[in-house]
Amino acid sequence: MTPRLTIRQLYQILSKTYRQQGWWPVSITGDRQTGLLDDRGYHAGRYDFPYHDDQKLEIALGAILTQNTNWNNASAALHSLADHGLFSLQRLLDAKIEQIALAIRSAGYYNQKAQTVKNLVQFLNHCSFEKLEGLACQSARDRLLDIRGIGPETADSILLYALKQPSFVIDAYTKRICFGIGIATVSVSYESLQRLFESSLERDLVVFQEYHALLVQHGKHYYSRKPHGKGDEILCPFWTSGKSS
DNA sequence: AACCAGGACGTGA
DNA sequence: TCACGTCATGGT
Repeated sequence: MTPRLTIRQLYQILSKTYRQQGWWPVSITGDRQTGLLDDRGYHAGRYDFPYHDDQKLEIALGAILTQNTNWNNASAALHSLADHGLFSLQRLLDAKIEQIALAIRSAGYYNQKAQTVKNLVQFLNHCSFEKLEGLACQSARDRLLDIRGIGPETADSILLYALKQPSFVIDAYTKRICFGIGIATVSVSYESLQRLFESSLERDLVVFQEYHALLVQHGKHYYSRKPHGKGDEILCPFWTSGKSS
């Protein structure tokens, strides 16, 4: 049960193994002409890129749409929203749930997610991004968690990537990887694993953003729910499967 | 052709 | 608190 790596060591290895991730992608409202975003909306190191409200909204919508869903399907739903002329706070406020559901069909769980999107925009209508950014990180988090359909991971994703507040995002890959290297149990709670990461790292926005994205990147390769491991031991020097040595 | 994906919520122990 | 069922499309 002795950990093979610390949280800090894992970050060092991941950032050496993979290229800079540049999350969160902003591909609909992204301003590609500036050259700060690539063709899929990922920024190349511009962590301080000042987002407009519609870009923050895109990130928040993406965070909802990708819940338990691969990014391809979520991204298609974002484009579909734009194609249906629903890609703005006001249009989403005016739209019926059924219209939204139809537009985001490709993301799956479209009825639930349409309701969550509605809840989000109604919240944003009386509590703007600007107000939200004026709050302390923990208060803003609580406000987001009050929105039905937005749980801890979605709230933290919005905080970290749209509002640029250092709140560490925990996801299924993060849990599996931490279990794999022996620093957490399989059933570790969201909050406790988050506390572990946040207490092991400097509270740094860039580190938090990159680390989570790197964990997802690494998880996609080696920590799929059904272990399928592409036996590449150079890219993955700290193999998975919690078998004790 | 099953299985999986960048979760959240309601319910009943 | 926790274990489990439900929600659903599209790629492999």
